[in-house]
Amino acid sequence: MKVQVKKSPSKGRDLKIILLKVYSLLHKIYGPQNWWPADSSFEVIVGAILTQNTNWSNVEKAITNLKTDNLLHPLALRNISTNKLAALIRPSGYYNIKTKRLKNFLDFLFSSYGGKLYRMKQTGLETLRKEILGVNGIGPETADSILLYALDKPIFVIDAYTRRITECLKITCQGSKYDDLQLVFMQNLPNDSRLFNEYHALIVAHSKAICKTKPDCEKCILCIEKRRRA
DNA sequence: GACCAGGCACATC
DNA sequence: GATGTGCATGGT
Repeated sequence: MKVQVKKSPSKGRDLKIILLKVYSLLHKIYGPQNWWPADSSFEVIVGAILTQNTNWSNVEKAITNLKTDNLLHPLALRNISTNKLAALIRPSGYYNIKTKRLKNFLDFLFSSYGGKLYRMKQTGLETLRKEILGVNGIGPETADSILLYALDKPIFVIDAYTRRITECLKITCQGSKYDDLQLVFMQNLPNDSRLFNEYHALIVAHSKAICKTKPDCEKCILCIEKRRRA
C-alpha cells in the first residue's frame, strides 16, 4: 500500500522522531487528557455515532437527554422507539439518520454479541474492525473511535483534526486517504492503545485551543518549533 | 444571516 | 475510482 508522504523531512526514521516529538510537545503543554469524555464504554459508542460531522457541545446535549431518561444502556436503548430516540438526540443534528445508525449498531451488538460489550472486547482487532465497518452508518473514523476508546484496541483514530494537523506540518499530503494516514501513525509509533488514545486526544485539545477551523501557525507551538529547527 | 462542526451512504459519471 | 449531495442542529 502506497503512503502519500512528503519527501522531506518526514521520511523513515525522521517520521518516527517527528511524531514522537509532536506528542511530547503536546503532552507537555496540555497534560494527560484521559479520554474519551464518557462514563462508560457504551456511552463512548453512542457519542462516537452522534458526533459525526457535529460540534461536540451539541452531542453533549443529546447525551444528557439520554442519561436523564436512563437510556445509556444497550438494552434500554434497543427497546425505545425510533421516534422517541430521534426526539432525544435531536440537538446533535442529523437526528433521523443517527437514530437509524444507533439502532443498526444495537442490532449488530445483540445479534453478534448478545448485547454484551465485554464479549466484543474479547474479539481480535482485525475481525472486529471488519464487523463494525459492516454496520450501515459506521465508517472508519467512527469504527476506530469505538475500537480505541470504548474497547481499548490499539488503533489510531484519524479525524478532521488529525488530518489538518498532519497536513499543516507537511507530514502528509492534502487529500491523503484515511487508511494511508492511519498507517503513517501506526507504522511509526509503538503499538500501544494508551499512546494512540492520548495522542489523538492531544491533537483534538491542541486543535480546539489553537487551530480551530484553520491553523493559526503564529500561535501554534508545533509550527513555532518547526520554524525554530528549520 | 453565513459559516462551521470529531462522517457517512448513496447516486452519478 | 472520483466527485457531488443529503442529512440538521446550535454556537459564533
